[in-house]
Amino acid sequence: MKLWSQYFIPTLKESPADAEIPSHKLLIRAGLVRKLGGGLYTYLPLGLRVMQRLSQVCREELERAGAIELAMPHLHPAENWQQGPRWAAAREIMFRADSAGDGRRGPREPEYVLGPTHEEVITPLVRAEITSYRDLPKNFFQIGTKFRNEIRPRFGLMRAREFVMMDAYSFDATDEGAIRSYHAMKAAYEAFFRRIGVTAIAVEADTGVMGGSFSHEFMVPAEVGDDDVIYNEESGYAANREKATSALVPADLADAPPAGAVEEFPTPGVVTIAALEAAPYAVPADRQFKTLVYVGDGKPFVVILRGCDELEEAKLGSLGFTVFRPATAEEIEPVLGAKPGSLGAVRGTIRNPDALAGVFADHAIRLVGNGVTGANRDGFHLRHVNIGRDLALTRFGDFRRVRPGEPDPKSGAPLKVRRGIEVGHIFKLGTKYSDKFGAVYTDDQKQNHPMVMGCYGIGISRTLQAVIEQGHDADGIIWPWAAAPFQVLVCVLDPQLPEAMDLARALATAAEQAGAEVLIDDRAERPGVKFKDADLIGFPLRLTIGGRGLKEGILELKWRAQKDIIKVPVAEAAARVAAAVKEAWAKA
RNA sequence: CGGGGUGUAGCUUAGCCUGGUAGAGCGCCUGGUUUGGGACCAGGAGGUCGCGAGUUCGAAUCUCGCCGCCCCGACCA
Repeated sequence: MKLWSQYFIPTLKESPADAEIPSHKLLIRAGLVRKLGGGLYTYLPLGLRVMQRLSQVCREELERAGAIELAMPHLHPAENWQQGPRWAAAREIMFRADSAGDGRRGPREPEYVLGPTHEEVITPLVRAEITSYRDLPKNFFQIGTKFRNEIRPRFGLMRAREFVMMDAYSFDATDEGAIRSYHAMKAAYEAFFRRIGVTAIAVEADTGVMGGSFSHEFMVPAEVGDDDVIYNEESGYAANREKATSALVPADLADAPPAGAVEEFPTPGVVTIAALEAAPYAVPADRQFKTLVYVGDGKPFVVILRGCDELEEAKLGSLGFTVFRPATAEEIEPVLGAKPGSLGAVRGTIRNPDALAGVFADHAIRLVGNGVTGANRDGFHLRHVNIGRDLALTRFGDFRRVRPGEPDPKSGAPLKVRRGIEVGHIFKLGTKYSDKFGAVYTDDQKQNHPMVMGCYGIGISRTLQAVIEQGHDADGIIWPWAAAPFQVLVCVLDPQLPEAMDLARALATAAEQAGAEVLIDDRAERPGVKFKDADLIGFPLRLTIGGRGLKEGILELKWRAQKDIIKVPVAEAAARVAAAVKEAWAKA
């Protein structure tokens, strides 16, 4: 048990000016964290206690799933990353750490980086230490600080530059084994979030820079989330916006009978879909081809969508480029022959087709029969364009952004969208890293094979904030039992009375023996201050001992999540408290 | 990095437009009164007005530059 007067809980009446969302304000007001700089936070004692609780529950569930804890350095030789498969893509988010004191200034390449994640460390380790199928599968995890130079840190712990993450890495002999490991981790995640009282749903996700074959994100539904979840409750479909698809292609008009030969017509000054939709052209957006140019690994490529659709940029990841970005007008003109606004991909109109890394078309353009597209000549467009006959396509793919209301790919029911906070992510990686680092094992036929990997992350510090975002009211935080910094607060209104403090200690002991952690508010403050602080911090169970009640032989028991106050005779109090604690653990 | 905001005591802020003594609330310290939902009275400490130039007799206030922080976008646990 701890005495409040001896502890350190700096609460605030007012929200700091730089906090915007409820959970961020409460983190600071309740004395859980303080900001050092952008995206950098000190965990105060109360905040640290919550972090430790979350970490411990996470640890228990992972160990139950067979994972093994270790701890890797936070400082990585840059060499590990340079040898890995994603140096080009990952270096932007990594903090460089160059050795100090040797008199050299600013080496071209960093000597060390601060680890944003640990594939580049664990894979060489496993390569060196595990060589036989007999030693597989293995799944290693750690809980520790990660560093990412986020372009824009946001909302307190929600997106920080330094944060606490659980990261795990599985190594299997076979693809089936890797899928088993993946599902074991998915189940462990579900158990973790359930135990700490957080509603998190698994949604299909894009693999992003990680690479790999499939992936789920664990999302906490919240208005302040960074991500859009596309879902339908009935069918159970749920996917991150970056991954979401819809069953939108009822008819395939790729080879529709041409309405005529391709024909150029002047469109002076028309550089937008909307302008072509307007009079005098009157071409509906869903009959236009939108032609976008990107640069992938240094080479331009073209993406074609319906005029009415938006590109979901993350989906370009499926094309296999390490890095890509929108092309500039200067890069586009020499290759296609026109400025943006008159671009197209009709055969014969592209000035320098050999310079292109490909022409990729979204499936939905199949809905466009005789369409209109740019002529690759400024101020001109083409009509009667047929996909099969006229477009110089490399291949089709899924590149468009799904819109709410479109049919679910599973059931055809309308898709919905809601915001979510990504608190966890699991990837089936395949052999991307084991190939690169040579992590192979020998099977019982003396044959060598690359290990099949998975990687898994839970943002512990972000989860802390998600818990608050999901559990608060106008008065403050409402901690789930298993996540609370202390489960029980004994609020002593008259700490100068020895019998009040004696009773408080006795009840605290009883609660501790039942398995709770207890804080005693022994401060010489007025009752109002104590109650406000208790509600602000949100201890799940509050016992109130006052001089007035003591005379009548009663004290009060109150759950933070409930309105009513339960009066308990002092003689029964210890037993009632112990029972309440046990009941709370049973329900948690 | 692009767009928008903002920076005055530990916290929340007024003052800035229209240049002339830096003000309040909370918190803190002292004394007293109070004591079941952020008490009251009296006294007190606490400020390079983000930093640097410039304009001016005089700059928190006007001008320029820089920096920090917040919000929107791309990125992520």
